[in-house]
Amino acid sequence: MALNAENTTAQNGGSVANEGGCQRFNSMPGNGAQPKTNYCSACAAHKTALCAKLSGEELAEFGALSQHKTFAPGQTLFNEFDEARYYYTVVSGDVRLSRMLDDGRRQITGFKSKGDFIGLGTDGHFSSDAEAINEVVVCQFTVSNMNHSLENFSAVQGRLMEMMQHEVIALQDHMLLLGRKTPVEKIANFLCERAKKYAGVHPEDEMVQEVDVFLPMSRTDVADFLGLTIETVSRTITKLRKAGVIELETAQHVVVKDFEELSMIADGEV
Amino acid sequence: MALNAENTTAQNGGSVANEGGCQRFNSMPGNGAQPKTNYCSACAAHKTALCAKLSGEELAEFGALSQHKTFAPGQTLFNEFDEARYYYTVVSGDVRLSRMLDDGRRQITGFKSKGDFIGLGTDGHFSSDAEAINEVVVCQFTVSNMNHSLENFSAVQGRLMEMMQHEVIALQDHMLLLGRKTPVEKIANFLCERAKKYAGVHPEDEMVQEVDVFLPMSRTDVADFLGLTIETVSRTITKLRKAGVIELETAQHVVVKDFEELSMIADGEV
DNA sequence: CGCTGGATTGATTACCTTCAAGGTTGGTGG
DNA sequence: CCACCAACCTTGAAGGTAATCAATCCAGCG
Repeated sequence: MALNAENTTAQNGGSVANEGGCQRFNSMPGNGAQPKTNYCSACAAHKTALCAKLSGEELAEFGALSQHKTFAPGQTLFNEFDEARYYYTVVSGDVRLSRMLDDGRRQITGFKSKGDFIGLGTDGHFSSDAEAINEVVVCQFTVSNMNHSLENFSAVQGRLMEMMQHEVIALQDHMLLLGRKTPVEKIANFLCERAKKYAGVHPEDEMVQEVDVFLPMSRTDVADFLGLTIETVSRTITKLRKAGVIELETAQHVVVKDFEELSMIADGEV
Repeated sequence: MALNAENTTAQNGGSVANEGGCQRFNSMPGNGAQPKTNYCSACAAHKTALCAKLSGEELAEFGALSQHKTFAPGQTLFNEFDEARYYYTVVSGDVRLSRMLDDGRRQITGFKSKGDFIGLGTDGHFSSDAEAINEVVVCQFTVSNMNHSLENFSAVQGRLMEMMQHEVIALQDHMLLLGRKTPVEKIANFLCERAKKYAGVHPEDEMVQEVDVFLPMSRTDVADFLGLTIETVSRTITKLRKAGVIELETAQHVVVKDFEELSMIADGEV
């Protein structure tokens, strides 16, 4: 597959990050290729992304090798076994990574959002499916550009190493959850993690009580993430609700009434 | 903790790998520190280890920064949350990595053996417990030596990256197993993986029929690896035995009678 | 307003866990 | 050589829990 340059109207001109040639991809699924609209340093994902430790000229050079791209809800970024041509950093939106058995059973291996890197467990070919849950913007680099950056920017390489370590730890955590936790513990854990990651809850904070947690994914996704059925997910959420630990604003909007309690349940310290 | 030089009788003199000062560690659990007995290139683990891509002087230099150490069956290499001072390559024997809940529930996140690296999901502190299943010899490096090698030997760094990628893929595979596979599929999968890794079975081989699989770990370990109870493990093995897919020479020695069939079961293609 | 997809709730079943009892193996010592 | 013991594995019976099957509810939308 070749990269083919194409003219589009720039959404925002004069960006340093776009110097060095802003190529477009056209023949891909999710073909909403678009120039980056501002400096990488202003990118919503930058602070925690692969490029987090880069700044100034290095960041500009790195940015010139990448480009933003949009995927519609439900759209596929790539499938398992596809040859890995690109890696991605999520700029906005939510992506689910999953793996399937022939008969349709599915395990979601992770949800990726702003700042997260996609392409870690990749050895020439992708090891999972990747789909956009809602509208997703990613920052995309070709594998060769990625390798170039790894060789030339030790800060990128260092950050990648960090991210892989955290990924391994997260996967181990999730193995413990899948193999040994009860449905309540699984749901509680899931909500806690979301609260910590997206609602800025820090466990050491005293008096953390009421937290809004938004779930962009469907109950089916939650079930396939936690190794449960959709019915069990629903029933378990109801159980937590009736216990007063959470409330449901809508199905996707959970209000955690007692984070401390939820956290205890999540860790099996009932 | 300081590295303290100490005299011991060399088991084998004149090794290039021992040049540059063969320091000993003394005050650690599993204190059977010992000089490496031969060139790294002759090490049983070398071909697939972190140092696989090194040779000649580089290998010698790398080897000088490491040393072998022996652990008795059941002995702890380290515990979760311990400050990570060392990384390890398994030279011989089997190590289990596990994670526990407060009430004793345990999930084994992996079995490590010859050539495997221990310390991947480590961010300053270890993310799991590590225990020797049988007598284990490891090649141990301090974190700082490891970092030194990563900076100076791109071959080491490249190999580490490969190993992390494979680790992530293996963990994802195992998540699918834990979350979505039935007990029979789990056991079949486990035996297949063992056959492929330790009995040299390559799936593409035609006529692979009878394979010896040795299980150094207990049924409890298998259960905690697969997210089952020990009884279910036992019953499921019995089921496969009665179906003629495997035979039991002893509890630890399984003879796979029909690898093809076992493999199908493992993948849910019943 | 009715339709549709997703979420919840209900009833039943199957399977795995739990609790409990044998069986086997390997090591020790008389 | 055999008895004894401990650890581990296997097998059995009973019970509980989550899966399955099925119906209802709800929100968004044409």
